[in-house]
Amino acid sequence: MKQRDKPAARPRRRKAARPAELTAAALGLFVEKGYAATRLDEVAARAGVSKGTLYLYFESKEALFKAVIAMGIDPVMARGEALFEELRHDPVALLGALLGGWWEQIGATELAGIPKLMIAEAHNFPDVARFYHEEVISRGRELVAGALELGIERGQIRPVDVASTVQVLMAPLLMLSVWRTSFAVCDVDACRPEKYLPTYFDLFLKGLLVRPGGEMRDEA
Amino acid sequence: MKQRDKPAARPRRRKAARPAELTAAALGLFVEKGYAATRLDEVAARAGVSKGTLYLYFESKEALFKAVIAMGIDPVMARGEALFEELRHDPVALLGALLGGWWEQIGATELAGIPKLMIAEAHNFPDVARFYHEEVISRGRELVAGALELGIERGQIRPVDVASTVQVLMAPLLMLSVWRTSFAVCDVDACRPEKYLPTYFDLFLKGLLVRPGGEMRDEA
DNA sequence: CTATAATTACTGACTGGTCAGTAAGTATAG
DNA sequence: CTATACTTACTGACCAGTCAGTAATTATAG
Repeated sequence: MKQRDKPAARPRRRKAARPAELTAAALGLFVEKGYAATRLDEVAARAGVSKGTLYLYFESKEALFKAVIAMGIDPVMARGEALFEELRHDPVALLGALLGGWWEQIGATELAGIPKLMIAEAHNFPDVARFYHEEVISRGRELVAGALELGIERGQIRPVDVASTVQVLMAPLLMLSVWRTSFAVCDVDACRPEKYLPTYFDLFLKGLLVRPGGEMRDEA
Repeated sequence: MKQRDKPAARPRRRKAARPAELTAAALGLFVEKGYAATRLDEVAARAGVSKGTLYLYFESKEALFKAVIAMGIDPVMARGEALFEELRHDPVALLGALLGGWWEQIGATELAGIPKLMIAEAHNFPDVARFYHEEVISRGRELVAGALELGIERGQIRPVDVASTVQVLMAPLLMLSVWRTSFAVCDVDACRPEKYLPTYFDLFLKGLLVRPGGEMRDEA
């Protein structure tokens, strides 16, 4: 990467690609070490530039943080809304596709760090938290809630309290993605999506009890 | 040298109580702002002392962090293990008591911040993360796994993959406690345990589907 | 019951290293 | 030559950790 002495023609100027390279590097470090503990020198080094360059594209560390959060939003929502229209005729499949799609598009990718980062920094960046809540969390919940409501209407899904069910449903997915970016090192077993995800779908669709029907403490 | 029998009338000097006051103050600030962004001056101020005093009780910021994590461990585990023996005759009730008890003893208290803190800092303090994983996470999982296995043996619980089921089961509780310490400000609705918890128990015991039995996509 | 010496609990100004942000300089392209 | 993309070297604020000093309490001697 470093060829300063050689007079070889080398197009090292990448104005168009830099912002994405820098936000990607920053996301990785913010998620690993936290915002405050991340040095801008490190971010720049990981993106293959010097710190000064970073300031050509972002006017402050906080602006970089905001760009990191913003970068993982649009692709996701568009996909979710498309899925909704495509599968509204089959609410249970739609629910599975929304949740499974969330995992494939976010949970399993680099973007999985964004929820953890946002959770950790919500208190330090209340305006970003509000933005993220409105643009991502609320919109995502609406999609899942829509699927549940369709399923209830058609008698395929039990009549549950939709708002709280959406949150309970999303929690295991969020938790898995958060877990993989934190305890992964000392908890390898727990980060096996191929085991966790089938259990997750099976569990919330069919429940734990052999003969459901009564209340929680209805067993002898 | 030591003459402490006489109870001093004026507790302006509080040697015995200081460590707990300091770790409590530190927990609050670490959870709110993150470890790196928390100033020891602030911690001291919140505990009503000066920074110098803090160093009389903890030899470094890192030592304070470790003390904060350690302070929320013992009371919890003892209670869980007692519950296990007390209710092993009724596995479903035991499961509910373990999960509900976790919420009452941790999720609903100040200690709820510890999981968030540990998740955020696991990468910066790998040794603390390993300790926490062994002493808290693994032991907690064993309790819940034990309840599941008892229930399966007695035919009250479907034969599920126990290891991954434990993780899926714990996720919504963990997520709720994490959420309350981060997005609480801009997401008041979501932090209503009195709505969330019944939904949670109902969902995982009985499932979503009206007529469970087939695979996830068995609906028309 | 004093007077005073010794000890304990705590304070806050200070230091040295760290890091966000800046500005002057270099290399390359057209 | 001029503009652009980038680097290097610097600055000043900030903060973990220190330490000389203070105030409150206790011990001891007269």
